[in-house]
Amino acid sequence: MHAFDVLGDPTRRRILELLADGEHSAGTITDAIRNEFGISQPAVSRHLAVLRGAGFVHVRPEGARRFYTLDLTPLQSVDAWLDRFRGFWEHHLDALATEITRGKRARRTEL
Amino acid sequence: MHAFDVLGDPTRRRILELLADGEHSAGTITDAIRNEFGISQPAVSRHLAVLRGAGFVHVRPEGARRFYTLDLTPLQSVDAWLDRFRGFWEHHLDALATEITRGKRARRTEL
DNA sequence: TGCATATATAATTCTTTCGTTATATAACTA
DNA sequence: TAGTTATATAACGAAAGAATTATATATGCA
Repeated sequence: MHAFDVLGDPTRRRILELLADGEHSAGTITDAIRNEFGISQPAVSRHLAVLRGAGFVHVRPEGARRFYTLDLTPLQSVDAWLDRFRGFWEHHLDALATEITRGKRARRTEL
Repeated sequence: MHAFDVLGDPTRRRILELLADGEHSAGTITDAIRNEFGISQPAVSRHLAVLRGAGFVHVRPEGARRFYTLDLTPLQSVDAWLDRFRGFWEHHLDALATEITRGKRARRTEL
């Protein structure tokens, strides 16, 4: 499943947001998501499975618990895809940022 | 339809890439996409309708033609959502080095 | 006027995705 | 060992997405 497809689901985006402030157990995530979205434990578990399958998270088992952490790689891929458009809205930045932007664009066109 | 859902489809991502180098008619886009993805004219037209509906593009009619251009707003929303994670891979770098890093990543990342 | 071109919409079908309930698996605990 | 907790998987139904063919709506032109 492509990174953008994974991010298409609001539940999964919310899980990633939760993980942005550090490691959480499946149970903690499940409680939070059940609370906000009103879906079942298996539904949350499937979303976690999708995130695992697409490499968005790592799991660390500890006894019966599974602790989830972010893996930033797919998010960085998404960010990299956006690079080609970012130039269009960075025009209004201050002089230094503009120089940097110009440099970045130049490097990109070296390809 | 949420911006991320729109971007979940590779055909639509490709259309946006095509529009990144400027305005194109529906016909030009259709030819390019048909060529790369082997789908029909109505299929491309529906993708354009989705992009329109989600605000990713603007249309300028000229006679029987429709000329499409990018509207960056939804892409900026996506970029803004990523901001909360970007800190994790830019945290240890100063602004300039970060830009350079992003440029390098863009060059070696295939999406 | 009448046909061709450019593009969009309709109807339909197929596939995928997401949810549900029920159940399996593994690890704690009394 | 038996019961409880933590999490995942199975089976299935409903809804959404994307493709197709056929057709509609303009516009352009001989």
